[in-house]
Amino acid sequence: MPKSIYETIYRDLKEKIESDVFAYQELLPSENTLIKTYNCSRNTLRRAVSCLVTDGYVQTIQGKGVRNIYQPVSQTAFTIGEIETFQESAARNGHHAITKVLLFTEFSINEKQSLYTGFPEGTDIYYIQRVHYLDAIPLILNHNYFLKEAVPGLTKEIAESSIYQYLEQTLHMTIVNSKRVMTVEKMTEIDEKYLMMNVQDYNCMAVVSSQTYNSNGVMFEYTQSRHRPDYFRFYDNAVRKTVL
Amino acid sequence: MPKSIYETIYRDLKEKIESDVFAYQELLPSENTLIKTYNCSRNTLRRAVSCLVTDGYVQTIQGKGVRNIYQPVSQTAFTIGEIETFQESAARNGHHAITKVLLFTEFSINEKQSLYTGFPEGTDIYYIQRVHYLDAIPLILNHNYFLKEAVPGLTKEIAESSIYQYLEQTLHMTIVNSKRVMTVEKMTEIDEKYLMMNVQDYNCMAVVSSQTYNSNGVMFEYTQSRHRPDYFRFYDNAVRKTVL
DNA sequence: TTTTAAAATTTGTTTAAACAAGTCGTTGAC
DNA sequence: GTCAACGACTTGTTTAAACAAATTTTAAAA
Repeated sequence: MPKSIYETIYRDLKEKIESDVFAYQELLPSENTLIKTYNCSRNTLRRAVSCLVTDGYVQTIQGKGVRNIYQPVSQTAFTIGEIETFQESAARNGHHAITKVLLFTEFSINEKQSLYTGFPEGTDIYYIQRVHYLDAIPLILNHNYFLKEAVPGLTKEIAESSIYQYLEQTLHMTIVNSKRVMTVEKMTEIDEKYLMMNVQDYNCMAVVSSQTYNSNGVMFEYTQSRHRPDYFRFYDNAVRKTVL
Repeated sequence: MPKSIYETIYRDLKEKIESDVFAYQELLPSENTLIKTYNCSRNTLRRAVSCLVTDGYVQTIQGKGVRNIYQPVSQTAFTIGEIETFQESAARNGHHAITKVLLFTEFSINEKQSLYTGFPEGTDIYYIQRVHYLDAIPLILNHNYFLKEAVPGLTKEIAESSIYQYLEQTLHMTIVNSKRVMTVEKMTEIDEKYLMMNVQDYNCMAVVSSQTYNSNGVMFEYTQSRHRPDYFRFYDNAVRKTVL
């Protein structure tokens, strides 16, 4: 349920763009026209449009208008781009997702772990290893580090379904921000074992390391996601800043 | 030279955050305080802050304030994130960059190429193969497809230095938007030959495919960048949208 | 017809104001 | 002492208005 006007307009325009109401490379109606259409102020409309710019859906050209540059992408298997759960992504792409918990334990962060997780030494953590299956194919091996005090009552059963659903719906925690680093790493024995990559002749994994913050500005999760390379896609849209 | 007020404020705050004027996890001065500091309107200040949010530098918390969540990253070798040229990135990370042109030719896009480049069939193109060296180590193998009519007068000599510098400073073209897809692909013979990856035991490459638009909304470039996996890092900051 | 200049239209920036909503400390009632 | 209510302070949303800058259209002049 969109609570704000600009968000409602943003979604409506986005839907129109995706459903080809505006053709690729075509100019959208002008601000003045859209203001009348949505019966809103100029600022509110411009805010909605600027969200579309961030998404890479349109491009504004001063003096000319707003150009539609959206082109649908072929959704081959698992694609990431925004913050979304494995279940959300699977549902969006029309697939069936299953999660298996390999390990559910807890410990305190040591010096070495502190360096790559970003948690201070001595922090109490839930450590979880999980495999995500998409349509019965093991795709992702996840190493989750959850801040214990921020995620009270986490159990193996919850980890089997969806941790984020538990965080948001039961603990009413809002996830806001996620810093991610994408790298390519050598395949490990654990990767091979659980993702059955031995039959393939890849010897690398696509690795996404992320630090996630909740609405209080607390980093409550560090996760390393190790993806089967042949099913991995990472989308991004960058807007160039004027250099100095 | 920043031309707008919000951009000036944005850069000043960013610099202050990077130089530890505000501590990690600390709240920045409130809007009202910063308005007086910069002698600007609330909207202008909020615009500057929202840029910092997009960068993952701060997080706003309604009713509380703006929290600094910036943590410096270890700049190991070549890292990408924004739209910037190889030269810019190298300079930013304090390295010496060299580019070697392997192939400079032109042709028309055929049906197969149209599918992955996004250029319409029959489009006239400059096709360039280049190797980027960082401190004498070959890191990136680039396949550039430039729209011929948008990049008149492109020569092999320009490709040796910096094509983007030519575009921006000579042709006065402004680069605005870049859609990118990150994947992991099998190493090819060309990769091995020019990046000397045979001595390593990786058999994959980090591949970034990008479509770049200029300020007229014209897609003028498709590029496939094939990165040595051991030197590749891709940074991203995602802000979660409220789910429906 | 071509060129030039002005006007209209478009997006970009900035200010001001009002109200909403969330957080926190204080005050008062119990 | 405990709890609730209030007020102060914080960020979030929306509207309105004015001017700037870039592009297109129109009209006039050559």
